[in-house]
Amino acid sequence: MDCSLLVSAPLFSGYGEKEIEKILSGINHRLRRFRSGSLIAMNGEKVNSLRLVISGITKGEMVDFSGRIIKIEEIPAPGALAAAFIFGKKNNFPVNVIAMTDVEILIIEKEEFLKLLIRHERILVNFLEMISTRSQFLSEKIKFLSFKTIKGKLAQYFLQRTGNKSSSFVLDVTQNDLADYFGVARPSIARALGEMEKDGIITARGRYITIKDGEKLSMLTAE
Amino acid sequence: MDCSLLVSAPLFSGYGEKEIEKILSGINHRLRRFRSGSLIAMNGEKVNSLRLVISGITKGEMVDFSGRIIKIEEIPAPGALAAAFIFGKKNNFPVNVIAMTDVEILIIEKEEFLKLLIRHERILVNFLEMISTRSQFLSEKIKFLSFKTIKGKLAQYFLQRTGNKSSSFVLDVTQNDLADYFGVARPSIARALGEMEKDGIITARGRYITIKDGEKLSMLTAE
DNA sequence: ATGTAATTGTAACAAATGTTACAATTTGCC
DNA sequence: GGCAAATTGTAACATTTGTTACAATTACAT
Repeated sequence: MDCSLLVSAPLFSGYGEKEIEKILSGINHRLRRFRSGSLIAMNGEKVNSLRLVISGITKGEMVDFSGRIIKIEEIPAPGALAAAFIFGKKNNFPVNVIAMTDVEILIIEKEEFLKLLIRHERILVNFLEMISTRSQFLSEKIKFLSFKTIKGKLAQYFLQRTGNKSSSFVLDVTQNDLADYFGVARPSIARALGEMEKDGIITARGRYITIKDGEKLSMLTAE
Repeated sequence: MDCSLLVSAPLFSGYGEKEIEKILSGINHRLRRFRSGSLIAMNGEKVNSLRLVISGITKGEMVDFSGRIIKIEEIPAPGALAAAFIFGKKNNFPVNVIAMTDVEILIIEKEEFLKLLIRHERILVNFLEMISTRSQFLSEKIKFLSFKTIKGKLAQYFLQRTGNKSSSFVLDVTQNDLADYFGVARPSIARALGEMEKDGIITARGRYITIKDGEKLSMLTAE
């Protein structure tokens, strides 16, 4: 098996190609190939193995109760599928996983994977970091979703960059990206920015943002 | 040290009191006591150890940019403080942790904790389950926050119980609980229920809910 | 530089939700 | 049973956000 693609996988971070080859030779694993468009895992299916995307791009799709398909997430190589579901209390895929391109998946059964974790401290730490960091990402996202007003979300977003002092910066994302991330409509972002400018809190020239009144901006994060 | 309180800790699930005692004797650890009201950990402080709440109740508080204090979460014994921050990419406490009662905290440094994980497979699996399950909980929460309408959240909530078929059930939470969980105002919950009843989708007599039209209910989860 | 696509600004109107207040009902307790 | 507290139902009105549409501006490729 070709391990050159695995050196960039977070799980094997810190190992060289030869080492990975040796490590894998010590445990059971298998490689499966999926044609573009085919089903890699089905919603509800038991998760009792680690599945690493070696090459290609996968996506998770939810089928809601009315039969509509909603794309949840894209997981390109080198990523792991449903890593939190191997050891979590719920052990079923929460989504359908579909190959968006031709895809190679490395599969290691849970028991074998445990051996790997115990034998190789570095892999253990890598895996702990992967699922912990995911958790942190989700927490962060919830923080933004919890701000009830759009101005509140924007204020939080700006203040995270600058740390409460007046300053200028350039947004590195489009209003559309922000709208998606916050779960709101794009024109609402533009309107909120406009009102914040009218209130003397910021100036916004395209993506160039200047904080004029850090105090007032902070107030918006209240509630 | 008294290990009787640890047998109910998720991390030591499956071990008896004597075993836990023996396990702990093999690694460095320490116990700290905090008076009610005192600061256990400060926002920004490095997280380089596992901290288990042995007895008492702690809370996490965020100080927002305008200086207001927001209570984030209560962690009673037997729970872990900031478990996702030991191995995650960010290694700083995201909140101030305060003792709400007199509290005992068991502290195990990261390196020692790693030894524990490697030596005792059961503890490893327990810890993986803890942080994975937390991740699942956060995902679930995001799902609800992502439904833009309150009726959508309610529909999702109901359908999760019943699985799309007409049926009756009794809510085990108050409207207030639901409102908090969804991040909306309480009267809005009541109004949404009223409108869903008016539309012939459900009947709601207090907490007794009957799904009259599973199709229409499913439709509400769209968008 | 020039044309096309992407992004941003703006407006009018609709829809959803928040806020506040209070009445009706239920629950738990004695 | 009867009381107090908690919960639920409801209404009027304010506020926020969504929706749709289009103009203005910017970014990008050729």
